Amino acid sequence: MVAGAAELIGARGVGATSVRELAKFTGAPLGSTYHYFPGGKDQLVEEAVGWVSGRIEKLLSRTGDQGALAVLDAFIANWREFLIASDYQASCPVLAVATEDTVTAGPASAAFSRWHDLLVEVLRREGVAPKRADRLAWLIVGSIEGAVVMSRSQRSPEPMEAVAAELRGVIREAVKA
Amino acid sequence: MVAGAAELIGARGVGATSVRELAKFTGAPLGSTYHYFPGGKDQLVEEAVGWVSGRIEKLLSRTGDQGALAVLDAFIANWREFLIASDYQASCPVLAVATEDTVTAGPASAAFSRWHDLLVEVLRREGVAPKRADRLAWLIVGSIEGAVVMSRSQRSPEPMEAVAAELRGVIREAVKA
DNA sequence: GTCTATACGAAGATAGAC
DNA sequence: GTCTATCTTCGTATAGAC
Repeated sequence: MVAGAAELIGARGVGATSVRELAKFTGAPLGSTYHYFPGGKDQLVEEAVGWVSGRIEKLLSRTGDQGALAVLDAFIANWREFLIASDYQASCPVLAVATEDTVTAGPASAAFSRWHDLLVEVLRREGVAPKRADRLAWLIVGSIEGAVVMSRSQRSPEPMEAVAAELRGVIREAVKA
Repeated sequence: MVAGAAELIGARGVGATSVRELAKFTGAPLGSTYHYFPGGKDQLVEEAVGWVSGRIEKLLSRTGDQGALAVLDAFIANWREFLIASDYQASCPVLAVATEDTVTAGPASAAFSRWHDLLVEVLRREGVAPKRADRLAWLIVGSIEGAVVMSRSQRSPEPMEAVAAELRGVIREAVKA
């Protein structure tokens, strides 16, 4: 159900995702939703953000040993698949929450921060200077999130792949320097 | 009123911005809104996107002669001011529409595309190779949009400035190459 | 042309039958 | 514990008095 919430929120945004629809979407009755999620919609949104964030963090620690380029490739491949499989309906639920909501913005903010910090670690392990790693990590997180929206909006993998190509260049240069 | 719509949509998203609130926000009665915007909320959203897009395009053509770095600086300065002045409530309405809505996604998609094309022109005038200019333009548009969300989310100009610093490096390198 | 009052549906949430 | 029926509030949109 949390996964369903993440999917719907990513695709249509928080405001456009009603608890009713979500219940129908996941096959659960409306009442049960409030039994399992007494906090209502806010709790559901929060758990969806946490769930996605956890998955991203797993991906980061799984590929982190192989360096920042491997992380980037894993992200891009993942998003490419998601976007195409959903016919360009999917998007990042964390970004959606961060853009829309103000109540549950805390967890979204924390998620971005965690992703950034994990990326900084990866970059520093590859010898990138601390200050540079900090800046580069924000570029990577920010531009991938932005690129997902661009690609979804253009209904084409091209923007995302363009961003990936440029990021690869920057990462290679930063690691070498 | 269109400006107010853009502001509210940027801050709270499309779904969370009701026509009622917007009328109150701009001081207009609810009925008048439907007199001037017979298309209702959809028309309002669409015009807000068009209005913002026009402003961005103006900024692009005004600073474009001075090169991509000047464009970047203008954007960052603009967003910095907006974010701080709004106590990190502001965000890009076009991104909000592109993330949330499906009906009015067309104009948002067109806006991104136009910004990209204008940036490609600027880059090519500075001698950047066509293919590279295309990719780099997507990186710039995507990462600035992403960076605005990151900075808003972190309630700090830092992510945006980090992205700007990295972009400056990439642009300088691309122009030189 | 401007605005108030209202229609109608859908939202979040809950009470209470099973 | 599960689910249906319902309460209240707020959404978009409009009708019709000025």
